[in-house]
Amino acid sequence: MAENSNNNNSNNISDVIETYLKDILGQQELVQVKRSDLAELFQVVPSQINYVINTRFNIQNGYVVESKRGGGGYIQITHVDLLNNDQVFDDLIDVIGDSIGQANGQKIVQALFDDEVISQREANIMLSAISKNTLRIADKVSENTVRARVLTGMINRLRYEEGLNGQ
Amino acid sequence: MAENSNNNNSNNISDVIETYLKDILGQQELVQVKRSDLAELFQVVPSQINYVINTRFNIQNGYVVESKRGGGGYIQITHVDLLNNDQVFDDLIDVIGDSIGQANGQKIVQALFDDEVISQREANIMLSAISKNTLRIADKVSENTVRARVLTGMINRLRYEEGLNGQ
DNA sequence: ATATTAATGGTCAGGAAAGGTCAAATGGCA
DNA sequence: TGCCATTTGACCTTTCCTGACCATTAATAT
Repeated sequence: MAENSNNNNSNNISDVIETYLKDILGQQELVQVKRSDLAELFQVVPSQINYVINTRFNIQNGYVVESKRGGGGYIQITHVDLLNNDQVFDDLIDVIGDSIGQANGQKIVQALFDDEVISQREANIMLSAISKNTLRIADKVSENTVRARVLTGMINRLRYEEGLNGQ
Repeated sequence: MAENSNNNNSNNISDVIETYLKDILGQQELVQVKRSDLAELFQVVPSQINYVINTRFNIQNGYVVESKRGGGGYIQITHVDLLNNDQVFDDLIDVIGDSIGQANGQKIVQALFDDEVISQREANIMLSAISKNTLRIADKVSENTVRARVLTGMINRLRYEEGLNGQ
């Protein structure tokens, strides 16, 4: 019942594949794989590779994915450094848009922390601000709307660091 | 109210489950369980596990709970150490209550900054989170209610330091 | 050159496997 | 008795995995 299986929790293949790719990305800026090879390596159907990529390597997580079909096709994952990269900063805010759920909001904060754009304390403050629990509002639509504004506001605030001001 | 760490007058299953989990947490930082397993172990319906967690493992008691659904899902409880169990936090949260306007919210953040409890960056993040502009909600009553929860949530988060976590 | 075929990767919907929510029923105690 | 904590179960949401079918690019035949 109570297994304390250290850092790498979870028994599903998707997490294993995610870890495999991130291990590589921990040593190289970029990883390029053949979808069918990866699928065979982990004994899953090819489309599961897409699932892993879509759920764990999107821009919210700080990754950019490119690919090519046909003979000699590949999937390439690049880790983008959010620190000192205002463009990706804008992209994040773009992703947030007018509405965002808690899960996706957390991914963004996590990515900011991973790239050392924000400290752990700052990350925790931001996470608590957008958490489902604190933000719980009558209808879900407006909850996600408020969350988007709060998150966008905080991220924007990171860009300008002069004096205290409450806007 | 009464922080009874181990009131073992337990005629109810919830107390037994609580004790079981806290025993484990007395030896490990973290416990990860499968809800259905735990439910079967104690012969209760799965949702009772949620009841136990909601009533006994909340952040006020120093526990952080995270979970994942779907295949390989789990519930994970982490015990976090109190850093600043200062009366000041309780007092501030008391002042905030169920509702607070922007001006008063700013004063509280300002006070935390003045007392060097939080950095300028942290202060700015918090200010933007509770600002009237980002938080603008239809009726003012619920705006102040949400502001109170957001501010309270962030302040509570300052008490702990371990790991990133949403919730 | 152009058309055809082979080799890749992409999409999407559905089913299964968790955990979450909520309100009604039950039980204990001041 | 009346309130509050506990227990239960029906129903909901999220996450994972699979397979059928689609789209694009490279290689090859005409």
